[in-house]
Amino acid sequence: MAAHEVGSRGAQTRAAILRAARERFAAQGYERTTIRAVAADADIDPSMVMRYFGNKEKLFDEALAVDLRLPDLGAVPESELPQALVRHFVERWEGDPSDDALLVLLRSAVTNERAAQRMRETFAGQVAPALAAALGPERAARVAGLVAAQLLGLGLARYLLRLPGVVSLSADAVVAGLTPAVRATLAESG
Amino acid sequence: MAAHEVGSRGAQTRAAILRAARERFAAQGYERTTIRAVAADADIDPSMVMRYFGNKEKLFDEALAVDLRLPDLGAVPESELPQALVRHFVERWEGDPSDDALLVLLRSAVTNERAAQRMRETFAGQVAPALAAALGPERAARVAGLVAAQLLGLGLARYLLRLPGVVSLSADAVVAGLTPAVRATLAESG
DNA sequence: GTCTATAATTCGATAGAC
DNA sequence: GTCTATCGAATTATAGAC
Repeated sequence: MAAHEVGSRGAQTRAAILRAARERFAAQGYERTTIRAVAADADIDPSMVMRYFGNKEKLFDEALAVDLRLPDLGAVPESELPQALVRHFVERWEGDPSDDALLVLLRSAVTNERAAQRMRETFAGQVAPALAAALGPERAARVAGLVAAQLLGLGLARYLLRLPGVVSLSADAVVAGLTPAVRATLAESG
Repeated sequence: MAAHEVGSRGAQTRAAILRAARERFAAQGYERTTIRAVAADADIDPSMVMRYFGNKEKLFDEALAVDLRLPDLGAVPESELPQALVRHFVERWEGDPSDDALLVLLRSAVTNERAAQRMRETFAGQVAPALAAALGPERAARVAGLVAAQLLGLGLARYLLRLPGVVSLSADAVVAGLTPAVRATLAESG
């Protein structure tokens, strides 16, 4: 066995730690998540977490990396843009809410300024450009904030707060209910 | 001086503690807020907090009490309902974001299940009935969740995450931008 | 009512054996 | 690479003097 083989136990251990950390951060936020608990979830010793990630903050930083995987919205007709946006986020969250980096980020960003900064960067770097490809930079700049507020508000109410009136809806009903709202916001931008 | 006079130093101290606690909880959430910091803000000894409130959790419970002060929406024409709703929440938050129990509740509810429960109770007990007075119980039940998601999404993006595209808008622009979205959601309920 | 002192935990981080 | 042991710091909460 070579010393640096791909998929070595070290790399697997590191991935297992990161996976456990994402789940803990997503479920409890930064402060309540302890390195000890992450280590227990990953079935390793707490000192291993320190060895692989240095400290709790650096582990947090890696757990916050989010790729929204937005499609090319420039290829979507504007009439279908609202539904495409809402559906993308709903499907993304519906997949595995407990292990989604976006939910980690959302939950953490509310009480942690570092995570809030990452959230701002994520939207500035991924949502705003995707909207600009569909609407042009001027219109996108005017509506990106309010559209983000609506999409994040959905995630907040359905997956974090679990408001009954939102949880009780099917995924399709959520898409159907929120699409007209996003459409109205986009229409405002002329 | 009578033993139980109104506005005694005890009552004032208690109120000062609760005020300081709301600010700390609103700014930092439950976990990062320490009794020591609350006591320092209120210029009293940490043990006084324990004396008046028993423990940190009970202090938290009192800080979470929220009166949304919603007007009687039954008296508002349906055409003006969306703007009245959005404006009420914006003005409420714009007033003094650092000392608003609703922001305390929102920030805390994301990482604290007890606070999340209080948030669900607050919306079930105040927003849902107000909407029912305007739309009737059936329509209100269908849209209350999505309307709440939009209003909370605004508070989240503007006051907690501070997304640039939302922070840069004036209060009037926020009302103008979000009102059509709420209107579209209400229209869906037929 | 207010304060000092401290008990009892919990956690992040380090040192070092193997 | 993995583990044991422990340090040092911070916090909630209590006991009790004044």
